[in-house]
Amino acid sequence: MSEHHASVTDTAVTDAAIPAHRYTADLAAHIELSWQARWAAEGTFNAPNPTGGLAGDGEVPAEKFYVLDMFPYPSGKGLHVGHPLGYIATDVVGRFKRMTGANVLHALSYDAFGLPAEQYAVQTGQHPRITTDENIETMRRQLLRMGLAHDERRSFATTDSGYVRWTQWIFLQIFNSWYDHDAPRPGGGVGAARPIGELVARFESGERATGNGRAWADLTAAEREDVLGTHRLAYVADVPVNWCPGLGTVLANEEVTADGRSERGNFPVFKRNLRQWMMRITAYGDRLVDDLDRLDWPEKVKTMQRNWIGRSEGARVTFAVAGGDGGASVAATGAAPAVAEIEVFTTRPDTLFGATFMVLAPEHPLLDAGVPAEWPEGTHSAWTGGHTRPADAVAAYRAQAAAKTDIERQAEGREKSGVFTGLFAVNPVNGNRLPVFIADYVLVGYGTGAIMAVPGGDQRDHAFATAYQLPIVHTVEPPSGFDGGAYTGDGVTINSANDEVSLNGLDVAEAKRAITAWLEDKGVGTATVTYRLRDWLFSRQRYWGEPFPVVYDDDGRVIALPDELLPVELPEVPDFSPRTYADDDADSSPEPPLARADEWVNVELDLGDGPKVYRRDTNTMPNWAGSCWYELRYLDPANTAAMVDPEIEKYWMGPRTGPDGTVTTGGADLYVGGVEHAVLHLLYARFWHKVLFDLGHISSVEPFHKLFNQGYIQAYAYTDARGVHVPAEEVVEEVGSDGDPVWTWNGQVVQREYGKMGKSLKNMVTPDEMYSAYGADTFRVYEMSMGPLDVSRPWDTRAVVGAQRFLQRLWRNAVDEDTGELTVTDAPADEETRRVVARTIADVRTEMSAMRPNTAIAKLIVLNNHLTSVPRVAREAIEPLVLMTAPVAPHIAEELWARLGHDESLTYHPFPEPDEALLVAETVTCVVQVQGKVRDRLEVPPSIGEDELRELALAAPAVQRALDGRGIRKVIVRAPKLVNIVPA
RNA sequence: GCCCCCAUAGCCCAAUCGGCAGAGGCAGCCGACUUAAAAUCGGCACAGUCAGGGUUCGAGUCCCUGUGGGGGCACCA
Repeated sequence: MSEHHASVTDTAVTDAAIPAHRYTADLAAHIELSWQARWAAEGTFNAPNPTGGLAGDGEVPAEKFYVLDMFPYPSGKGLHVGHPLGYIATDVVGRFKRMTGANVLHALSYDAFGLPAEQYAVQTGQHPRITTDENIETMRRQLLRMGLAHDERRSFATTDSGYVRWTQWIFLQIFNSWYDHDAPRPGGGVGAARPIGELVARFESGERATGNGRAWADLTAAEREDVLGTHRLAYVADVPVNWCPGLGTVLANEEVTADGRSERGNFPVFKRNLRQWMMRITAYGDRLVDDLDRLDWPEKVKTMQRNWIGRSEGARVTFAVAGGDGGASVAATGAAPAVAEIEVFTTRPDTLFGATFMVLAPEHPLLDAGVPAEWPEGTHSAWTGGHTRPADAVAAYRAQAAAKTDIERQAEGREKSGVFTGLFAVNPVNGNRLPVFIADYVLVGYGTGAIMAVPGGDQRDHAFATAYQLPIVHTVEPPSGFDGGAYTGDGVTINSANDEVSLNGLDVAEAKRAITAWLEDKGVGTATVTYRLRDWLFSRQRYWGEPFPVVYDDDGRVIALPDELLPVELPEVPDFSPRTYADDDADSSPEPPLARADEWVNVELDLGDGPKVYRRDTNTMPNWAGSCWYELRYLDPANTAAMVDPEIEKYWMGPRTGPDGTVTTGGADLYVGGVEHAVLHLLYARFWHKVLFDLGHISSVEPFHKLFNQGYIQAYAYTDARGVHVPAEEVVEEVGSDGDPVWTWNGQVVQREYGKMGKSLKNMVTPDEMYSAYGADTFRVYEMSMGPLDVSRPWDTRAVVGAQRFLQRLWRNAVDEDTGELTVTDAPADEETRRVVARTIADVRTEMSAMRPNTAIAKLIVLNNHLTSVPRVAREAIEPLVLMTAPVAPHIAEELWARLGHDESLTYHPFPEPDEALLVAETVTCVVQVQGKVRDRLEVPPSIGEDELRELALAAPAVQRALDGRGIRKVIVRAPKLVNIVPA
């Protein structure tokens, strides 16, 4: 029907008709490239440090602003227009801050270890370093073209050996530390990481017991290291880990989805006991929660971190185990249970009187000691699982639970299963004998792996009690109309008293306090805190990561390498892949690629005992390692003597005292990135930062003071009748006969869907396409004007022209399109223009300060449009406009600024200040309402008094008409803008 | 299942302490320029704020209930 490809000749004609000096994509490109060259040549965005190699000529400005983007991974897939959104936003903020006088630190580096490059290497045999370097180069070029004001001297990659060296150094700092819960902390508080030597000294002196019953002096070196390993903040341990055969590596808990699969690749994950590196992040659980209160972060992210750490306060309570019933002998082996007590953790000690049974996790060690030989008299048939002896029932249930993966345990939903162990525990508050069950709804890794079950107050316990016909006692009075089941809400405590203590009549909080005090007094319980957070699994069976800077001695003892042997570089290997297995091969074991580099693994060193052959660690650090401290390296990227000079860290990130006397945590002033890093990266980086703080290397308590999550740019995609994606840019939108939009591609109707932008959906738009069609400034203005930074929204290439028109109009307000001559006059602007300028300056300052570039741009457009209507644009009007446009569209602003006769870059020119006198309007429109409805408007002076305004309003004819003779009950006056008259 | 966020014009989005629903952009329509079209320029129109209830002199804004969309957590004792 219509011709789609008739535009080639049209374009030629169009080109010929365009004035020679119009702000087109070609002119924009010319301007942009020349300014980028000049910025680079002059080092315009180099931010001086207070000292060291990057120091400037004089004193550093007192006001500083450290703006930070989340570390990009240099993907080989190429950027689409969604990727730079955050980078443009930080650039705009940074440029604005420079113009308000701050020393702005802004740079970009690359998180370059990781799987994509390694997987590419596995497929092609090309070394991941080559792939990585190429990708970085491509990405750097694409981003530079956007005109980002980065200090290029501060750019690095985590794979640089100069960076790896300090990553390994920090690892050793953590390895060589322990958490002393009694150590005073700089800046207040108790509990800090301390050098492991202080702990060794306490063991040596006998001040502290080794924990294994033997004196320090009697231990071998390997035994000593075993003891220290239980205290080190980085340690090797046999731990149940998430083994992913499909990836050939273990994963951190955080990298496993709720349904037990790998977050990346979606392979099944199995629990296995393996010897791995761990980070004792749990030692920092409290501080990681508490310090959130001092951070300027989105509440949502704080909540996610709080949930992840999962601090719950409650009590540990000890229950005595009563053994079998009626003289039944204990255990098939005849041995008495090694553990004659069960310790539980509960957040609801107030419900102790409602405990009617106990549940142990299937893996609970008490069961290893044996169970009664026979079922006690009166054992309910449903409790036995059909077995004739408790030992059989327990063994069968344990085997069944062990065979299940996490997926399967959860796939069975809420169906509670378990068996009786034949054991009874004694409730310390009332002496009741409670049958002890094992059930897989109790997890071995949380709390003590054992619970007291209160079916009256816990839904899970209630479900179990119902299934196994166990008694249910309510200890909190449920509200009237309660439909049975477990009542978990607040209320008055009932059924809870013994000879010494009564909780009856107390509310839940009071009851908790009362019973905890009683338990502590009797020595059967203590108030305690537990965390959902586990220690962080820190080794991966991968090639492309930082090697561990340690070696192992013959006796298996781990030895930290001395500083001068850092960095430990990766060896060349013939094959980059770990051994992978069938997805579901749970019995397989990790075999990292480094294990095959024999010459590297077995290394002769003199570590003080003469030359000896040691064995290197064949694991590598996880991808998170490099991103745990990069914010510190930007400050002092070339330092070879320290990871960062303390004086430099103090200047850029140190705590500041606010006007109200509160001291901040310090950290980067603004950190922008996606919310997907809310838990993992942000928690790990905070942990490392705090360790470094404790050890005195840095002055800031937190790495990121203000966090901002930008939204995502998404896009429409279209599928044809077969469900195949068609090129989105070729889809035509029309309004159908029913008024709803209809989308067609090559004449056939297609369906629209909304989501990510990407090659596979055929809806990808790249920055390069935007540069060539519109120029970088237009692209930047469009991205910033689409909406608030924290909201996700659809990309619409057709709408980009609006941003281009704004810049074209700005250009035309200063430059003649035909001659290229400056058209600006030095004569004063008219009164109205001066008022619009002043108003715009005030508004733009407000919007920019609040990180709302979208509304700031709207104000700039208003001023710009106003200037198109005046006969001759005045310098005093266009100059502020150009300066204010500079943060979002820096190239065109620089060009116009230069054409206006300025030699210096406007980068450090002060942002315009409004003339306060012009901000006061001569008259204000006062709205006169009758019963909330607008009936009239009055032009009044802004200074008008309430009484005068009331009289004026009441006298207004429209008001009299609306009142229609009714009396007046009340008049609300909000001078000078509003009067509301309430009739009787 | 529990918790959090969002919903304003055909579309993207503004609206300060509760005070005239509209700043800006896209698309649309009319006009100017043009042989014509595109581009450009000038102008115009368009919703009563997801639904229902409440508080108030006055609600997009505060409260409650529901609908739709997005996100987090999910046997965590």
